[in-house]
Amino acid sequence: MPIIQSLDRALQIIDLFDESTTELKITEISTRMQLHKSTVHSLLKTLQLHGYIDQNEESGKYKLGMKLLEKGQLLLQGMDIRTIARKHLASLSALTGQSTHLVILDGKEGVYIDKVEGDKAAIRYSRIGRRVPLHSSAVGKVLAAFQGEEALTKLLHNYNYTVHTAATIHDEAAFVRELRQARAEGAAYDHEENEPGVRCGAAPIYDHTGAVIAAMSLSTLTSAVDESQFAEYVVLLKKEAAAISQLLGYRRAHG
Amino acid sequence: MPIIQSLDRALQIIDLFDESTTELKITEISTRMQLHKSTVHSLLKTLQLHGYIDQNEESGKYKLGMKLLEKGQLLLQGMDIRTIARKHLASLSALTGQSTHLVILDGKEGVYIDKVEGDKAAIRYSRIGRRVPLHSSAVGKVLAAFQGEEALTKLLHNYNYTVHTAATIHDEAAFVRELRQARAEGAAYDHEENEPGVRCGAAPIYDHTGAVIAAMSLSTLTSAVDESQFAEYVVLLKKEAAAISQLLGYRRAHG
DNA sequence: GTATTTGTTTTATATTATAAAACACTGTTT
DNA sequence: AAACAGTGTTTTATAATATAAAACAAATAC
Repeated sequence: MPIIQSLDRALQIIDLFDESTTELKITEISTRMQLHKSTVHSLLKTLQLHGYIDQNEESGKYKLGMKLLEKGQLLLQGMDIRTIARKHLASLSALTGQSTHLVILDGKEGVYIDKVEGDKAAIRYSRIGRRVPLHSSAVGKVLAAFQGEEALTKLLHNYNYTVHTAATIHDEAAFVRELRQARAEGAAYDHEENEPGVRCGAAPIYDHTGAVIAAMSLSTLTSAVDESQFAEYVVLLKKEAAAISQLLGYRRAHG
Repeated sequence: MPIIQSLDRALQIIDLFDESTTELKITEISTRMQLHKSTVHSLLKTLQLHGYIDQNEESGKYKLGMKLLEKGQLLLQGMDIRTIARKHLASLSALTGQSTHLVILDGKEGVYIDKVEGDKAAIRYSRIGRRVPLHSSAVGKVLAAFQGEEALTKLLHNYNYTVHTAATIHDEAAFVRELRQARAEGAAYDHEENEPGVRCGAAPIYDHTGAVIAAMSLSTLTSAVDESQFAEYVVLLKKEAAAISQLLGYRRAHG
């Protein structure tokens, strides 16, 4: 596959701007790219022509242009959570070797809408489309925990606490306590509450309005992953979930 | 200024993808660009390498990549409304020849935070930083109209309806009626209510949470712009305001 | 079963990107 | 005040590189 050098370099230059505020001098770009500044200049001017780069009129410094924002928003419109989340599920699975899942709320249950299997994962059955109880799964707890009060009240009304394992939470008081914990921590867990030998962690995914629209989870065999490693995995999980939320337009500040 | 042909072409290719055309065949790209498909192929592969283009594994069709979304969201974080709105104010002024303004709410008044003068505009005094009453300006009406009920009640409590011209609305009943109208239409007007001879239109700007955070306006001399032309200007105004909202992450659907 | 799609790879040519050097300008240091 | 060290920009020769023709593989259509 033939790579176009000039285009490749131009896109590398864009990557140098790692924050929205970063402004770069042409000389700094040329040294960091190991290119002569006249070369960089031509590339920048072409990028600028299309709006991918802007120039600060006074200082002459260069920064990212609005075209990226426009195209990004355009892209966001026609996409669903699954498309956006996919690569993050994949990278979390690659990092941990465990299976990851994407789950949304439907009625009083969760529904698996995507999954990526890890190569170390022993459990291999397709979960996509399958339903999962809220009270006995990490994803379910997350989805329930971040509903509004009214919606949660409705959910809990006549809720059926089916027991799956010895550890399954089977009363409202304990479930509500679990949800409070999930909200506080920004994550929920399932310690062999749904299936014997299986431990999961889940984190919320927020959309641009600040609502939790999905949960992302990581499943492990309790026997295969020890406490400290599981804790590390959860850190990664939360990081990936946050990345997805950010892509969906979520920003922490909400009034 | 030397333009890099390959880069320029690559960016043109990205522009081929818009709301209606999300996926394109390589042959279609080559015909529309009037380039040989091998050339297009090289460009696409380089773009793909950086994540600006994705390929549908099955169909082989190409589409925009997630990198645009990432960069776009990155850009959005560190920016304020003014930066984002600037070019839209400018283009509206260019199209109409009239002056445009960007106004935010501060207490019980509006504050001009940006403006672009039109070349046909006769009124030439800087309004940036200046304050404007809510009841006698188009922007003020918009800002008031799209507040929540509580906030609006607070605003109206002990509000001082200063009279500026013969047309100035000076009682709460009439003002509330005006606000209802503004909400219904998605725009508000000022028919010489603030200054004799000056007529303005204003439209709301929404942020990603669905809240109205600013108003954009267009000012005309009643004597210079007739009814039908003014109506056309308002259409453009609403379009530009909507574009800014979209850049801020606003999408119509809100529950 | 042939023909026409699709996307991809290869290869020769000359167009085009490249980088050196000169330029214009600003601000700083002597 | 004058030389200097910074900017970003323009010009120019060279040769490296993008280009497009043609051949390829593989799927779909007729």
